Amino acid sequence: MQSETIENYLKTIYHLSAGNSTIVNNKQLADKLKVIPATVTEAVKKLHELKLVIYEKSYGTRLTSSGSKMALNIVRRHRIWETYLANELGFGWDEVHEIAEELEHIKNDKLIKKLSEKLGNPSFDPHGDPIPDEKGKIQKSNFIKLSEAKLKNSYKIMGVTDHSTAFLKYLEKHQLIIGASINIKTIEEFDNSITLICQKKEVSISPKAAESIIAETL
Amino acid sequence: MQSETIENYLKTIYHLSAGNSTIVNNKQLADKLKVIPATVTEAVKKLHELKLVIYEKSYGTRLTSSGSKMALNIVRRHRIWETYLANELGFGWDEVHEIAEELEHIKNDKLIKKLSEKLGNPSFDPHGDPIPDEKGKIQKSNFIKLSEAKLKNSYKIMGVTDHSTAFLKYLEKHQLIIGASINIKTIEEFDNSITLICQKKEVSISPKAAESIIAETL
DNA sequence: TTATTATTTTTGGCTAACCAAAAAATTAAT
DNA sequence: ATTAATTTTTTGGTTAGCCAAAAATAATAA
Repeated sequence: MQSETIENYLKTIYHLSAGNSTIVNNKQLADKLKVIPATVTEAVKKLHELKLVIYEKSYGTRLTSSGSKMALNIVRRHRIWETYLANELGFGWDEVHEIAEELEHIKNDKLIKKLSEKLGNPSFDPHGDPIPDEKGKIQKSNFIKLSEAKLKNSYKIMGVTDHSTAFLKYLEKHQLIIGASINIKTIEEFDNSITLICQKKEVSISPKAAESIIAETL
Repeated sequence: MQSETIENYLKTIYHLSAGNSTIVNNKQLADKLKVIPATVTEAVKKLHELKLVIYEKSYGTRLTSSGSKMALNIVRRHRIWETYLANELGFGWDEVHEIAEELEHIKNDKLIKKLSEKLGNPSFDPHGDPIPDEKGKIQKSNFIKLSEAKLKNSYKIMGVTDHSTAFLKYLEKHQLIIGASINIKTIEEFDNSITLICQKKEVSISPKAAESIIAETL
């Protein structure tokens, strides 16, 4: 098996199993990897041979510890590159994912180390997603996208992932300031729009906006 | 044909034909690409179909103008990355080639543009090799490696490609200072060692040293 | 529990890129 | 101009990664 193929499978399994080695099935993988399930069957068999996953016929697949280690490393490379592209080269956050999908496959530990150092060895990318360290250790954060916020909880607005002027104007208009504390009042059932209290005022924001706001759980 | 395969063939043909569309033969290509000649035969036929090269049976292959354009672009990407790795990330000049071999295949014009800008849009890499611009135009330089120097000619020492302390000490000992003007007195037939006049003193240097010194033709 | 639906696996087939060995063509040497 | 050496091409075969369609299995609903 080609190393890039392996990496793409492991990474996808990792994401689908949400880090906690939940079993993933072939259809999920096929959808994400844009291949048909038959192809996945073949692949996971080979990955099982390589002891990177445990594949049980007609049941599902999960990462072994060495598969997980490898997946974590790919995630690290991906997020370091994304952060680098955004912070050092001035790419928009919407552009970096696609480029990082390619860059993540360049396996040169020293390169990732240098990039990481230049960035100050961050533990989180601008999305708020954690960057695994060299050993694969993930620092768990209390950062979330506002779209994942829970009713009644309090948060502090920490940043945004959309830097368009349109969005920044939107925030200004609604008086959503970075650093402000907020409390979730309602989450609409039918469209997931959120009503929150910010600086004593009640503000309602769209799900799209909530998706672009990073907040810290208080 | 896979784009990476195409790129590797075009780049290799470009280098072997020294930029001036000299005909290259299959064995040369096979050697450089680490495949057997039969594989090259197959490949150049396909590249001919794609109108990227002109392949004449049992005779040889040369780039078409669109093939050449593509090759120049790959060379550009390679050298931009090399320069970036060396100048911005602090890699040694001996390390960058290998990494750039992978990075050069990431096709994202904006990425190369940003890297180039950050470097001040250089026309030459630290080797003294020219970096083609976006349109493929190459600025021809009067920089050479001292190992390519010609008898009786005068040069100015512009830099080195080996930054080891051992080499820098060697230069110091022989009083070869950056910026100094030199004149080539003799080039030994049997071992290519060079005797030159520098600051009125006669200095003899090894071919290995000459390989690491960049000089400007005066 | 049987039928229906969905998922998974098997089977047969394809293409790209490679190699080994044989055959053909070219080039060099006597 | 023949022979010898080299290079090139052809032929047959391999592996990785993919797909389509059929068969097997599992899950869901009636």
